[in-house]
Amino acid sequence: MQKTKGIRDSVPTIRDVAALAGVSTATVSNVLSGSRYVGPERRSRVKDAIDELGYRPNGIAASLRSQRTKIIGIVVPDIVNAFFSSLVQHFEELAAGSGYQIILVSTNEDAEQERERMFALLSRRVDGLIVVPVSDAFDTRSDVLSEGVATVIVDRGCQLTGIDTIAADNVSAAREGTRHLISLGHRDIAMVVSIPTLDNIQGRIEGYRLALAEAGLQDREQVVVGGVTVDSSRAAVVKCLDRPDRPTALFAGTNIVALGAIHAVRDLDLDFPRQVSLLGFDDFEWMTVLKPYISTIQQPTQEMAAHAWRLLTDRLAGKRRDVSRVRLPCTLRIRESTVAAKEGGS
Amino acid sequence: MQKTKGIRDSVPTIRDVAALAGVSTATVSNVLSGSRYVGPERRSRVKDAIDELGYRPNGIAASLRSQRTKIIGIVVPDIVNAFFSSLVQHFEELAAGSGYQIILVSTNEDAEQERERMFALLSRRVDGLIVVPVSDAFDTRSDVLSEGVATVIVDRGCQLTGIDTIAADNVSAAREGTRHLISLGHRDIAMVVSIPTLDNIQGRIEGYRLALAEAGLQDREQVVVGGVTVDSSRAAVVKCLDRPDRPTALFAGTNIVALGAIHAVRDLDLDFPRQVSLLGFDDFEWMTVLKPYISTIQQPTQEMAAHAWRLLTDRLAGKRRDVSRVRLPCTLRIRESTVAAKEGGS
DNA sequence: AATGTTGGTTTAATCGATTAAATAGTGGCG
DNA sequence: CGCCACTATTTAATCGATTAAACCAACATT
Repeated sequence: MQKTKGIRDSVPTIRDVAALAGVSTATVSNVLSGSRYVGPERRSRVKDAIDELGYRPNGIAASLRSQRTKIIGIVVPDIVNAFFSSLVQHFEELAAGSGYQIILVSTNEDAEQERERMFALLSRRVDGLIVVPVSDAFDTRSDVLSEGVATVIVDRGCQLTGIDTIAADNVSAAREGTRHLISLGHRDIAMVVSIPTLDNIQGRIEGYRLALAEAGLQDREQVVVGGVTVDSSRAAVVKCLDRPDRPTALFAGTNIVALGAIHAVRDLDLDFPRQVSLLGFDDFEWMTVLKPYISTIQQPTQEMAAHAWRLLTDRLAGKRRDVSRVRLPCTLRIRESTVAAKEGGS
Repeated sequence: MQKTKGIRDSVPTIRDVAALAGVSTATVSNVLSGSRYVGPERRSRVKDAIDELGYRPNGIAASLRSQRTKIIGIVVPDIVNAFFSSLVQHFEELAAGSGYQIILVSTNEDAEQERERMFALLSRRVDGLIVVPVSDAFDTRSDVLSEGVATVIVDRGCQLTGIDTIAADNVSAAREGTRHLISLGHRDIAMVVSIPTLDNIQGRIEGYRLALAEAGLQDREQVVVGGVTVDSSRAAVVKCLDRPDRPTALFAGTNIVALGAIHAVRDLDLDFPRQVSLLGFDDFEWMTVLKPYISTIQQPTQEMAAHAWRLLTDRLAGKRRDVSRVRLPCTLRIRESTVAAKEGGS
């Protein structure tokens, strides 16, 4: 069992394998893909030749001919954000499990970058796209539609028509979260959000409003815009809290905003959570080392990813023609950062 | 300026463009790539045709012919770990900036998965690889070498010969960190690590040992193995701390282990940091909301990524033939979790 | 005027697989 | 025995670009 190692003249091709095994390239291809029956004799000759040469099929050539790349493009606004990296992780796993690979692109919440990199993905002829769009405009929508690339939109942009979308049920989740704060006796609850125009954030604001209205608190509504960075959120929350009539509870619409809010509470040296309760969004490993433990709304990232993947692969397999729109329920995790409002607070 | 929209019979090819513009496909290709001069007359006819058809070059075909895919494979053990996702983010940015795309694969610290997915990348004929290997064995080393794929190893596995490597100067960093703890009066310092056989971890242990030896404390050495998860680290640290002669300081070798250590200190209800100081590794946004603020050793992720990228692109451009081995210095960030040891502690 | 040079453009080969269509081989059946 | 049906295998077209080589026209050189 001696192997031919060391420097090779060139990477072996299917012709080399065919020649060595004394068969046609078609037979080699069939052995590899299993798409047609090949007799045991030739099959084993081909396998030996493959081992001997260390042949590895050229996926590029295969893609060109078969018109399938087995690559899915994943587009997220920010890889470092644990919510997105967790999604990406699940997608990577699902992809590997079914012979796909993923090209990852990050848009940095910038529509122009989204456009450019999306075009690059289309040029690469990815079989499908999973996108967390920067905005509801989603510039390249018509392109992916006219080019017939299977696409699923995740987490945001659910007003888009003609494309499968999947997201958390933000309205119900925020409503439940706000109800929780109200049930603790809070009357002045500020909702802190990143970008209020995003579809998912709008849903969260709506849920918050619904819960306030139910309790007859609609005139106590306060929506604070924090922006996409921890620092900008921190500043916005400081400004909101640094008043005598400050809210007794904060509802952070994203994990970044929650970080900013924690900073802000510390900056003002408030007794946390006794003076200000905090309810966050998203749930991650590092959150469990924060004291007090942060109450939060947990999004079902794994289910979202799994569902999105199924939508995508079903469409690739031609199993569906209609457009799906899915909402998944979130879970309220009550921990230590949401406590009863102090008596006579307002 | 009316555009032809709606359902297309099929995606237009370079021949369609050539036919519409009344030129050859070679001319279209030259206009697109700029590799040969094309007269202004034809150039504009081609551009018009491209716009009219909404032509987007087929990257697969281009790759097959030119033998360059403009894709770099990135292999990391765990995308969700902020250290790696931060590296990935930088690579993605660098790639986009020079017309490359990245295929991301996650190995989950499993050598078998690393093998499989790496082969898949080679099949896809990526131009280059950036790898954080699971172990020093790095199974596929001979494959990438014999196949001539430009490869850079990052963060780990620097004993490998024949491949460019870039990592933090773990020995110096850990030495400096340990010195810091010693200078605070600590005599019983435990080093908590994930997997002691990993190259980078070995370096950190070595630095720790060197500093102990310098101070004549070599017989106080305690290396605790925490494993790759927060929970396993937590258990290991609890076991280490739950004794009367417990160490007065912990040096966590990775961010995961640091999380476990914080949990452990809480579990035992110790006065943190007064009874146990903690020095971490890696530095992230969420760390700044932990109280006490965690002292840590910051790795230069951005520089590592930039350097790795340069090594890779230089090799792709054929600018280097020799093998580089780079070590970058880390920064000790002293915050609140490392304080003076209590008098008469030992 | 014959020849050489240069520059713009086209022709056609090529990359390495897949796959439809053609072919050879084998056995069954009237 | 001859014809058909069926199976295993091969032949050759094809995917859509790049690019070396051929080509042609215009102009310079001797």
